[in-house]
Amino acid sequence: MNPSIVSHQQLYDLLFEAYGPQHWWPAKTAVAMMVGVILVQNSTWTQAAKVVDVLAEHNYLSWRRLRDVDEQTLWDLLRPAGYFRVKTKRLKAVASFVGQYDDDLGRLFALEPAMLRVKLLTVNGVGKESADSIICYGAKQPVFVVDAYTRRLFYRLGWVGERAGYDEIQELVHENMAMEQTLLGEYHALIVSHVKEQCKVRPICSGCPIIFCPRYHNSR
DNA sequence: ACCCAGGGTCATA
DNA sequence: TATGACCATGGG
Repeated sequence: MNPSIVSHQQLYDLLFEAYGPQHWWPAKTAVAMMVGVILVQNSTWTQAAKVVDVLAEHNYLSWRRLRDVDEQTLWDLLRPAGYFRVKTKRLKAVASFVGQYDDDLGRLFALEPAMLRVKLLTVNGVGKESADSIICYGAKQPVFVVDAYTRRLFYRLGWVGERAGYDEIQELVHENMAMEQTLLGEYHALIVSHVKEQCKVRPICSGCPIIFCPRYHNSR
């Protein structure tokens, strides 16, 4: 519990002053971004990024090529990111979905955000976090992405309960910040950077209690 | 030899 | 609606 940080905007300002812009999503193209969303699931970004690079080298950052390649070939390329059989199927499901829009992400991203979310959630392997990541960082629409790091930090701040649901946390942010894509996207990126790495190295301000943000689901 | 990582699905109650 | 098993590799 940190009595000195009261609002989302205040937390955002502290994080931004401490770390600066995070330049998310760390992918060169929209296709690489969406492939990365699947690969990073319950894995690390370093492993996911390696696999994205390997896929790029083999020209598999192409929806048509992802649809056409046989699964066992993808297995070997995805192996380092973990869950390689599952993620192979998910990549193919996403490629098949985008195929409904003639592989034109411009068309897909032109959908209204609420409609885009509903459609993305029908794709095997795309849950709320993945859908919102695609909407925010791919389609550049204002949506706040909730993940495990967000939960941890908000819980440590006393802003949400231990068992708070995804939508509850998302609404908390949406109702208390300006609905701007750059702001919401940067906020999430800053939270990830802070909880994952930076909070272990240094506090975000002098005397600021948010130094460590340990996991909690096995504690207490 | 553990524990964990930028989740999601499916079967069950 | 909510819980639990399952998916798999690499790094600490």
